[in-house]
Amino acid sequence: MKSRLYEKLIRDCGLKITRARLAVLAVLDSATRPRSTDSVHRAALEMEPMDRVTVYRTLESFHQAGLVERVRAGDRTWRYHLSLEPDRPVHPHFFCYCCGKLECLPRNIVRVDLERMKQEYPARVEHLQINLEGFCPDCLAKQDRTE
Amino acid sequence: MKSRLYEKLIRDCGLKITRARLAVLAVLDSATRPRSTDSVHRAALEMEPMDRVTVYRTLESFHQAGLVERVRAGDRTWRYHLSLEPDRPVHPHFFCYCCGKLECLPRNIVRVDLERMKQEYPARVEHLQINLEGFCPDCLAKQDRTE
DNA sequence: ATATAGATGCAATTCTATTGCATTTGGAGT
DNA sequence: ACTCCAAATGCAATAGAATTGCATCTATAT
Repeated sequence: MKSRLYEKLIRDCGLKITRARLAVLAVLDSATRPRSTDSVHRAALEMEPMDRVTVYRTLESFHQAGLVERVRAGDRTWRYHLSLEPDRPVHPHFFCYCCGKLECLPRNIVRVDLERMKQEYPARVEHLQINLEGFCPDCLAKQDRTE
Repeated sequence: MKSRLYEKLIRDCGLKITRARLAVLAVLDSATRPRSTDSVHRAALEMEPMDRVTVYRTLESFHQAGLVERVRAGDRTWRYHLSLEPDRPVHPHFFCYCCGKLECLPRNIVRVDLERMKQEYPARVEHLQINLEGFCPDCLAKQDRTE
């Protein structure tokens, strides 16, 4: 049971420790990829009854505090995942048109030249959203089989 | 008047030539950055009365046909711009949190290693969405002045 | 000139996300 | 352990973008 760790993470955000937040955090921690609000809600309900809006607000608070990363993928929804692991700060994602899945990609696939950026367009860059989109290996395989 | 060119472009998409489509295309052609559906609609109305839905469908058709690129930026809207110029196929964009503007960035700021991608995650990549987000030079300057 | 597949307008609907407000609760201070 | 209040929650309503259904109109192939 990692609830001690979760409590610490929530406290460090300056937020109160509630059962809803613990549940949401547990869901995010067990996820292998960014999850939509809806998907987090459904999973969290297994542990704790809570409103959809609470999930929205919880994820937003976590995001504000820097605890979770918020990703905009191919569809119209936000997805969230824990940004705990210091070894993968920003990394690209792959969105599958076929199954709607969003996968994390290794960091080294994309290189952003912030030095050149500063010269060409001197903005203050706060976030990177790098998405490759198309058909994931699983869906390609299924397609082959049915054709 | 470029309407001959526009007619050809529309015809090459396999679509019928209508006044609404010509107007939308003219708007896109005059734009220096990706524009939201709403913004395209407002501008196109100066030339030709048309429904909001027609703009949605027109842009969607153009996108399907590969005539325009569809970009998902920091907010919840789609933006479109002509992908005519062959010298800038895919390029990154910058979204300003402050003024909501979306700028095109030079291509060479980001390098995607598709070779490595193929090894690490053998998907079929159809599109790239690369957005840097933060505060644009204009808004930074304004902020300095008022502080 | 005519027929018809495709395009349009309008209303209704879907899908996410956000806001307002009354109620409940975590946890700091005693 | 008790009290209190800012913060968190639930529920209903609302916002905003995009999509769909359907009747009507029109570009264009013949």
